[in-house]
Amino acid sequence: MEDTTSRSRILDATADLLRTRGLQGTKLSEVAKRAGMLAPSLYHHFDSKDQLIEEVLVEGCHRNTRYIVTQVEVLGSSASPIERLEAAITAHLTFLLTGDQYSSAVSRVFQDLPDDMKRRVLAAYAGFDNYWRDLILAARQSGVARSELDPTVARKFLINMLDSTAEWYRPGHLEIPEIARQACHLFLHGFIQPETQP
Amino acid sequence: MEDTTSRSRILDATADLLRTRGLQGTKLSEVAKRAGMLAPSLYHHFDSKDQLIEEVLVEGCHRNTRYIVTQVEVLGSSASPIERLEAAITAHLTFLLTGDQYSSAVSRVFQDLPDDMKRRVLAAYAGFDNYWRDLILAARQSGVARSELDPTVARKFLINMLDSTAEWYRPGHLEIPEIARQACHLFLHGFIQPETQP
DNA sequence: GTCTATAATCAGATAGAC
DNA sequence: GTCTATCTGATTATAGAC
Repeated sequence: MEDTTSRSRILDATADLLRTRGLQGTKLSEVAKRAGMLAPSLYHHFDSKDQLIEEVLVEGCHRNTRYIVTQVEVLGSSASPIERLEAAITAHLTFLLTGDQYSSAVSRVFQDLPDDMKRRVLAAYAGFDNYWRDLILAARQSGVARSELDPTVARKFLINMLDSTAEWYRPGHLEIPEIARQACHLFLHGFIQPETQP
Repeated sequence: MEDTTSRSRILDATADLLRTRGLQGTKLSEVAKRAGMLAPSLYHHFDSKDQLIEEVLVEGCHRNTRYIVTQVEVLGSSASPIERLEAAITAHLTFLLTGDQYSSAVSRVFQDLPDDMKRRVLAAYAGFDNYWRDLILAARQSGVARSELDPTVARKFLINMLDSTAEWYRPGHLEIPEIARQACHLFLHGFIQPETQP
């Protein structure tokens, strides 16, 4: 039943270390240890630490986008823009906090990346960012949003608010569905015009 | 007119480097260069890199708290809890984005600190956190807040939302008073009960 | 109080055996 | 594909002259 390759074990270990210890806290010796080998063996699978990390982060962007899109699109064409935003908020929080080490690695280390790598990871991140942009613009164009709010600023506020939960969420305290409910509550009431609230 | 001591120049340089390059990106050689000396001279003023950084971060917590408290308390006793929250949001954003390198260093590097140092900086941060807690509880107890919102979660969402601006704000684009207006708008409408809105 | 010189440490990376 | 042994470079920190 063990079909994990060395390569995938290395990637998994790197994602988890990036998520919990940050960029500089991720040592190749520890990555190797968790993958069941010694540090020089990593170089059979990857050219450098940077290349390994970049692969983890690009994969994290893709997984995160894929999960959110799936959870929103499963609502079908009858869902309102607000219902779609709600689903996206819940999906992002759930995936970030329990689903996947790769996606949480991205929000943890992104701003510490060297410039050229940051640029390439940002290209993978764009799919995620643009999907949120479209969700918010759709809500706005349906007329339910407060007109004074800049949709770009609202998106940045929302995503960073959600990402920050990774810093303070601890299992056993406030549970994820409740955090998601609070986030929807705070953001959507701030975003939606009072007259159009249900 | 130059009354800057070596010590204060070292602290200033460290704060700016922490803010812009993060914890590991802050090299003592660069700190020294900006302070007009070479790296070994730093050890005449500080015992270690960690001790230097800790002093910057503790100072950052204090400055930030002091600025916000001042800007809120200047409103006087006639101000409503919501007006006080509004002033705090604007003050925090302004200080973070233009006022002070020390306070922005804190939000940039806090989560990368070694555990024991994190604990000590957190003690200095508590004054800041508790002041926000009190502002939010006062608003809640005055009856204007939505009762479904957990005040602790709301505080974490708000502070992280505001802190995140340091990652994407660039002078010359959207200006700080406008960002502050958007933040007040989004958070306060999400936080306040519709019936009590002005 | 700052310098030159140097130590000590550590992590990423390479060479080459098996 | 993984190992042992080693190299390289960077960075914190120390010793001691001035």
